[in-house]
Amino acid sequence: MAHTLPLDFFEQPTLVVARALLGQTLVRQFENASVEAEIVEVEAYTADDPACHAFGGRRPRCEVMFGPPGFAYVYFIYGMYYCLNVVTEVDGTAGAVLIRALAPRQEKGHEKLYSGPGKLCKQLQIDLKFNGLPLFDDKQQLYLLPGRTISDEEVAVSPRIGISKAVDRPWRFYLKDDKSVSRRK
DNA sequence: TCCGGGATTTAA
DNA sequence: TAAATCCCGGAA
Repeated sequence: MAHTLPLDFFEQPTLVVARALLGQTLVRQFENASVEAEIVEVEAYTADDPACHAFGGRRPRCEVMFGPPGFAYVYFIYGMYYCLNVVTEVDGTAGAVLIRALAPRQEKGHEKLYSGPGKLCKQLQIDLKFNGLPLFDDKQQLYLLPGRTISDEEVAVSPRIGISKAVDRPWRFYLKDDKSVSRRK
């Protein structure tokens, strides 16, 4: 796990990690191939956030969010999609960043397949098997590597997508004009 | 045990 | 605007 993102990176306030995840590289190792993609759209969810699964305390589904940072929180939604999150904050405090879109480094022209939290999990075959697994270990089939630095000028901020509570919090961060970013609104 | 909603996506 | 589709959590 030498060159993955360090543990310190994840053990910060969720909003800090969310912004810092833009430009980083997500790697998915398959049996005979691997996919590397740049994170281009994220959303922050915190313990005191009514829109967060962990808002109401520990429950089986969101238990991973309360654990140590740097692990994957994967949940199943709408009967057919999975969503990938990166756990943040110190052990014992809930928090996570939803990965909403990726820019594939290899497959040019296939950006649409990574545009949206449900679609990117489908494309990368990410399901509940990954829930609770570390993202700072390059021996795993899913992990994070340092990518490129993103300047504030490249970043756009907006309210989060698809939620019904705390709808006004500007906790969505994405790269302006990136092909993979899920539009809407 | 039952029921409604959900951090989505697609098509009409 | 609505359907697909099912786990989770709160209510009963």
